[in-house]
Amino acid sequence: MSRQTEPDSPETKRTASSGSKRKKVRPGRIRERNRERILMAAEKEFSRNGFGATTVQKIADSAGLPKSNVLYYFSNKKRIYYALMDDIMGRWNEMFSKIQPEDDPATTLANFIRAKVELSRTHPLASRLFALEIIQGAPVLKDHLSTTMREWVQARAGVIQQWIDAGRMAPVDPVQLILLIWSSTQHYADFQVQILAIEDKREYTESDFQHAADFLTSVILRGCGLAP
Amino acid sequence: MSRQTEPDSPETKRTASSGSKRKKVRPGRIRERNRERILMAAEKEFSRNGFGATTVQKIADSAGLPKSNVLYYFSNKKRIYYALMDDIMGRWNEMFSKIQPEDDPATTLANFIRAKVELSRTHPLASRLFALEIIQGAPVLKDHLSTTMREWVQARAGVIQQWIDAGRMAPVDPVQLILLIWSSTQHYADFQVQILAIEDKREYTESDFQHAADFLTSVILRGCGLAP
DNA sequence: AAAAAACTGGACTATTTGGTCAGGAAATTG
DNA sequence: CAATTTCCTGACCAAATAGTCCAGTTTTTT
Repeated sequence: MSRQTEPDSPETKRTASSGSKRKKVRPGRIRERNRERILMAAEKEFSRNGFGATTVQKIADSAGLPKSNVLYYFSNKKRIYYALMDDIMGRWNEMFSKIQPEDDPATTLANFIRAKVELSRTHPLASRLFALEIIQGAPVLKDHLSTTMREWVQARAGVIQQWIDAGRMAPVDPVQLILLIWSSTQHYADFQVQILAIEDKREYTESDFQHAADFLTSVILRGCGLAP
Repeated sequence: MSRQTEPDSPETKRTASSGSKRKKVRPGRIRERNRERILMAAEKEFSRNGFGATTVQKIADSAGLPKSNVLYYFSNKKRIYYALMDDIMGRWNEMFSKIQPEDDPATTLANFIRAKVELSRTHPLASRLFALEIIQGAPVLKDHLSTTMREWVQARAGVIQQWIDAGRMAPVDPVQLILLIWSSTQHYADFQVQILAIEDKREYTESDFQHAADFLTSVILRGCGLAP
């Protein structure tokens, strides 16, 4: 019966910050700290092994807490996963500012590319976890994709289209352009091992990201007719 | 003890085509057909759930064979996984032809992009399975990445560098360029759900791939100074 | 047609796993 | 301080899983 291998939809999750039912909950620094520990540990384990292959015990070990304690904070494995997805989507949502038709195309796109590369650098685990979720059919995020994220992309695509109509950049499919930036930047986090192996390195350096961002900016901007 | 969640290295795998020890093995159509069935089923299951969360039983069901039969062909779950990886890498290896300094940069890159998009279209499961493996740290393929694939990329990068030196295209980092093409094309298979959700579609059509390939070719070629 | 080899499938097992629970420790409150 | 609420945990369990075993069946070879 409880044979699900992928989490199903998040019904009654509670992000703790919005502790609804409880009476007087003053967060309590220990509580908050443990919750954070668990989530960090879970991000690590889930992103390394995927949801199905990650055991609660491993998360607990990695967080330095007994398993029962983990299950005290999050009533079951899925809830941990949902909480993580929530965090990730929230972070991304607030990361990229709105764009306006008046903005300069080149600057705006360049900023976007840099911000996204930066995100791959600072949050590689989250990036990989997101990728795993999507590749496996987005059992949890499917809804989010077709609402929030869809609107996010369409809004930006609209502005890009206006730039094109005004002759301020080459006529390229705006949605495709966003996807291109998305994929090429995400790649640095997700396929890290492959890139390191190909470049014969042990780990990324600061300048690798700089270099990557420069490369992407230059090629994509030129590709959009935004540079000589 | 047998607590591995990720497969470890393939020691004594046998690709069946090179049945080494057996005496007189005339493949036998049933044997070959079943093996193929199992691998197809496994590709489906592994790419949907990852290695750890996929059960041998599910593979068996999906292949329409009893579990014991699956384990007769492949002595354990890891062997199935290795065999799949082997197939995938083999297919990719032979897919892309060598390139020569005399070749035309624009045509060659365009062909490469098209071939890679086509691969995403015809073998989405394999693409996702590969992605899962890499994202999770390439426990099985790590070695392959730093040998075969590394050489593959470096060889191509060398030719691209020659094109640049000869002033036949803009001076962009050749390795980064290959990575860009790799990631942006692979993306169509791996993040299918995300793309479909954003574009509000149920499934890809033939022309979506055509469109994607056109877009990528135009932007990347222009980005390399290979188009007006 | 007999012998050998290849294959099939049900029954079984040792281990692992997610999750429960009852009771104890700490903190908070009156 | 005592009462009450909140927080924590070891022991436990039912379900699931990878892999074994072997008796029987089918196919191939002699």
